[in-house]
Amino acid sequence: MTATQNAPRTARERARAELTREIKEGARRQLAATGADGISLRAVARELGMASSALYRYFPSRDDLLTALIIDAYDAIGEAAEQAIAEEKPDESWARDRWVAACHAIRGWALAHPHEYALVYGSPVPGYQAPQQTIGPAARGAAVFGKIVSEAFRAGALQPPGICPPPPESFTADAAGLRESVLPGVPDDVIAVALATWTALFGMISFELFGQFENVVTDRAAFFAHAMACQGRLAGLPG
Amino acid sequence: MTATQNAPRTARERARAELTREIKEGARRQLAATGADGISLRAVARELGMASSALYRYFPSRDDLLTALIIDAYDAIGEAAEQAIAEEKPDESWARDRWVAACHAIRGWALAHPHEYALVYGSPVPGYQAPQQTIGPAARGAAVFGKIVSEAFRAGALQPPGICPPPPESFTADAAGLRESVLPGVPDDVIAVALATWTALFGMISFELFGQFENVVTDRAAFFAHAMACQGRLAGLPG
DNA sequence: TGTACATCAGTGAACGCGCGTTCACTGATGTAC
DNA sequence: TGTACATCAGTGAACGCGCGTTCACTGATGTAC
Repeated sequence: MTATQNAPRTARERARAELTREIKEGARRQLAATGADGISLRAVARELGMASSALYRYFPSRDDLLTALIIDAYDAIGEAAEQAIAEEKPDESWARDRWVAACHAIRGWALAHPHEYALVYGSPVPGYQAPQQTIGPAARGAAVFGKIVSEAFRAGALQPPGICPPPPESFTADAAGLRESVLPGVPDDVIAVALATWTALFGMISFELFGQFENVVTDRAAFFAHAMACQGRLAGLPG
Repeated sequence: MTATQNAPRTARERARAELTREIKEGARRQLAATGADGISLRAVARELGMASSALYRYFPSRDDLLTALIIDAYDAIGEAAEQAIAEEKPDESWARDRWVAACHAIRGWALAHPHEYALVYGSPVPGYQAPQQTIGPAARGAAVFGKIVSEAFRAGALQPPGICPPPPESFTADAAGLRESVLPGVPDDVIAVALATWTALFGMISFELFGQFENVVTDRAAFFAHAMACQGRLAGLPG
């Protein structure tokens, strides 16, 4: 058990890690060019100058390669959000600033990687069943948002406008689950609104990315900022 | 120019209209089974018991068939929303009821036709460029929402909670466009929030349909109702 | 340090499949006189 | 009402393409003694 436990040691292991990365990069290029359905092992192999059968030494099937891309995408989104809130310093508009920063970080990543975004937040890939592995990374971004809300709540800084009706009774158990995983100490009604706000964030990004703002919204960054400010207020984030 | 102007008259015309419909139905079944990329002219032809080349008498290419499906889907969503608000009668919670009814109608249609919903509001089909024809039907649902908001505004019934910052200056021209097409007489700030609310509706439906509420929300209908009530209040809809 | 063996990476041919689209054709339906 | 011609629907074979996956193989890398 040394510090380099997970680092590849032998030449073989190093080459394997590098090729695994290159295969995923090739697949991501395919994804960007032709969408998830267009990702072809043969094309990736061609790009890498190797036999298509060689890829089976790295990914047992096309679906496993897709799974790897999905996990990477979730991870990248989560990391972007984490970095965005790490930069902010506590002051009176702390919570709102963090929320806005996280929103812009996620939108920025999505605009830079539209097909990878679509892979995780767009229509499910037909015939592909997301395995359990993808659940953890999927929660990483949500954890950032949960941190913003729960820390604001614990600091007594949350100012919900009180325009929402109470959440349905059937939400109680779900709220308990969310409280345990990403929103520690936060009451049900705040959790319900927070989840709606979180959902609205991706609704906005998807609308923009999937073309629904075509001929409707010109300055999408500014409109996004405005809409997210509204949603943040709805969730009670001060600032 | 008789009343039956658009109705098929000759046997040939009637057969053509019927087969066109059957081809689209077959394609919709394909869509439901394997997603947009899985729609294959050959498979549709097989299902209909005809030669694949025969379909070219009805649709000049696979993309034109896709376009027809997209137009039908937009139309169906718009019609569902229109019917939902037609049933409501004016009273003190008129606007809120209409909004909630329209939301549920659209969600209901989406749940019943998930792949058709994904075709229009999910990730764009790679390599497919939506032609101009799809713009009109796309606005049909938005027109319903616009009607709800603008009629409420003109009746002086809109009660915005005043928690949103003013919309960005760059939104002025977009607001003017929306005012002319779907939100007559409504001021910029109301339009901005209304558009964000409209976007949140589809964000919620997409999250549910695309699996983001898996292991998170159990009673999705109830949560949806709650979230849409919040969003309606944010837009100032009374009730 | 050297040798013998085991493990692994990568090859190239093959299997079986489905796809969109074109084209020359046959036969049915519609129309003008 | 009947005939001659034009229009259209549908056929089936073909073109050229790409795909995921398997398999027996060669040669390189790693390891135990």
